[in-house]
Amino acid sequence: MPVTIRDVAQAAGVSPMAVSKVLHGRGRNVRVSDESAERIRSIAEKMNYRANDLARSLRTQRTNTIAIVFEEFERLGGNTGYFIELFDGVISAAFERGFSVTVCPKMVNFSRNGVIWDGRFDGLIWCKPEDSPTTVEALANSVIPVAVLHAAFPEDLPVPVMVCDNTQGMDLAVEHLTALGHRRFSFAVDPANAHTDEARDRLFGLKTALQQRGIEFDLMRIHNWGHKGEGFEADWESGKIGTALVVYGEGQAGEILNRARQYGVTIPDQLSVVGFDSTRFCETTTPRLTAVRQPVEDMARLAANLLIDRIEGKTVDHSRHIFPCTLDVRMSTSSCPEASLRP
Amino acid sequence: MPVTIRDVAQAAGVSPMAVSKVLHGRGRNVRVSDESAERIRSIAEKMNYRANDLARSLRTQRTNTIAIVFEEFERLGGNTGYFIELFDGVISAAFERGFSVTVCPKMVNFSRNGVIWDGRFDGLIWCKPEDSPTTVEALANSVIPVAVLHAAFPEDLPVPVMVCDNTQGMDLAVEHLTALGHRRFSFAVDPANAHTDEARDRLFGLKTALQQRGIEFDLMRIHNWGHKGEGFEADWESGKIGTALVVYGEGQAGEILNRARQYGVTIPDQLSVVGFDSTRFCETTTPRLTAVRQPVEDMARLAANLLIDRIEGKTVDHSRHIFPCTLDVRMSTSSCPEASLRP
DNA sequence: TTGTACGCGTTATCAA
DNA sequence: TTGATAACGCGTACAA
Repeated sequence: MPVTIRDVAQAAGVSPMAVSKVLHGRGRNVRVSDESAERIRSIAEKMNYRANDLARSLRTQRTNTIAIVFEEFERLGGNTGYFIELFDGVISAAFERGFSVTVCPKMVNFSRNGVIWDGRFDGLIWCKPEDSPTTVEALANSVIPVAVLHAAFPEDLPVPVMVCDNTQGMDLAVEHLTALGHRRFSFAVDPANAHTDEARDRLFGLKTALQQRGIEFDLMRIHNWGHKGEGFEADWESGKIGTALVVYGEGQAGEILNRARQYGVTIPDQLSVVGFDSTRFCETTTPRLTAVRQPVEDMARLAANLLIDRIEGKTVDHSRHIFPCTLDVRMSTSSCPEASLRP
Repeated sequence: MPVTIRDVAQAAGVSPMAVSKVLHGRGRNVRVSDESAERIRSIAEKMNYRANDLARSLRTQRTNTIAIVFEEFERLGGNTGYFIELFDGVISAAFERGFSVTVCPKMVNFSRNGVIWDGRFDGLIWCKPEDSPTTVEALANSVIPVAVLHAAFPEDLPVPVMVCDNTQGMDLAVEHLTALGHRRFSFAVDPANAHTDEARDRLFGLKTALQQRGIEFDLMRIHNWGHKGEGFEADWESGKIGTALVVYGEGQAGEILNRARQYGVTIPDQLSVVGFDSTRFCETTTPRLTAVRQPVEDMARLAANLLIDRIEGKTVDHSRHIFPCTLDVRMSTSSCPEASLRP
């Protein structure tokens, strides 16, 4: 049914290569006369010829398509804006450079010896890979270029890695809160993230930032609550929670805001809350959530650009790109209620 | 570099077809003994063989990938949540059925005689096509199945079409506003959308809803403002704007909220505003925007499912699916300031 | 300019 | 039953 290059060639009385040359500019040393070229073009148009990209890609080994692998996504809108920013960054870079972007469900796995490869993608962006020997080996043996977003683990990976500066981001949060008079800090994380390197980094950043300001951090104030904040009430009742609460992620932070309100705790009057990952989601919480912002879109754009550089053989980058965070101050933080009592 | 099916065949001392049969179950009347099968499997594993999907797709004419075409998108996050919901709907349906989803930049055009087709997609979802003879012809002549989202124009298209019920949606808005005491209604639309069928439908819906309630609609109150609300001040000053303003889209509505505030007009006390397309964006405006919601995600999911049904040869659907709207009441609407004055 | 082979998995046909 | 061989899908590299 579809018209092939051979159909056009036959109709024009020339070879397939002549058509390929005229229509697609292929064939280094193929010459076609102007008259033939015109005839070919006209006939191709008349026959409504479209090149089959599959056949071309099979031959050239280039698809001009990159994949995004993100194990956590089923829904983009879900409850945070993280993936949106990520996707915006990737497609803006990819489109500019003539690449399409595929989101596919099966790429979440990788073969025992490397990243899965099936010919459909020139490269892939792997978001938040888990820290395991398998991951490291998969990256090392990948047959296609890979760029990684948010691999907090420290191994030297043979790929470009974009991460944000969790320590510096936490310092911003602490600076903001101490300026508001807070001295007793809590840190909350949910089970799914409690043992990630990112959580470790953020907790470490919190401790360091406090230490640098001469403030002690009480280990009792690490709260392993559920993703929906389960456990908040008990800790609040027992007085374990400080006046400032830093939460690992924006999703959990939002849930904690709700839970606190339902329990009669007024935010920010009684408790200041800072989340991590400031996206549009933080605009939708009550009160709106003060949060540390990672430049996710920039990170994603760089990831895509480095990946495509590699695909096009321009540069090979295996470095770790560290992005500074910023702080979006919203309505969930205010002066420490105890500050006025302090001498 | 990549290992092919022939490499495995040679290493196992069998034919490529034997490998294809064992590894992929192809070849109707090919039989392979258990011992050979085991050897093939083991060798393939050892050689880290991966099938090339391009070659397979070229042969089978199936890619298990669908495309999304959306002329307006460069940024998903942009200023509204529309595309997010759309994408969530599509990927949830597609993934469930083993399809990948590609967002590509070049599909915004179509050939003179049909939807562009390059072999990479089994079908495509076309969002908000413009109403033109070319569009209709392209759909009629498409070589791959197409499903359309939001083709407000009334032609009988040879594809499944998902639309929302603009008339009923507008009725919800009017019901809400009249219950609040409003009697003088304005309608705003920006130049980019002023001449679309959707704008026509919504304006018609507004007029009808008012008429049914015995309220007159003054044609002077159709406001062709800029996308950023340019023109609002002049019309406000001249008293042309009613007490209730219905806006074609959420983006323009958000801009109008800002502009009104800057001009000293208090929303909703002095003016109630209702937008169309209620997404998370409406949660981020000041005040939060009351808006008519289209079930975009449901529409997208159905579009994907109907498309895949068609691809798989299950059913052929050419009907127009009309989805009812709902109204999300937020903070941009309140009692009519004139209502108390009325006898 | 043209012919031939190639990229790689699969279909269809044929042989033991 | 067990399998091999040839041809195909379609655009392109390279030699002639």
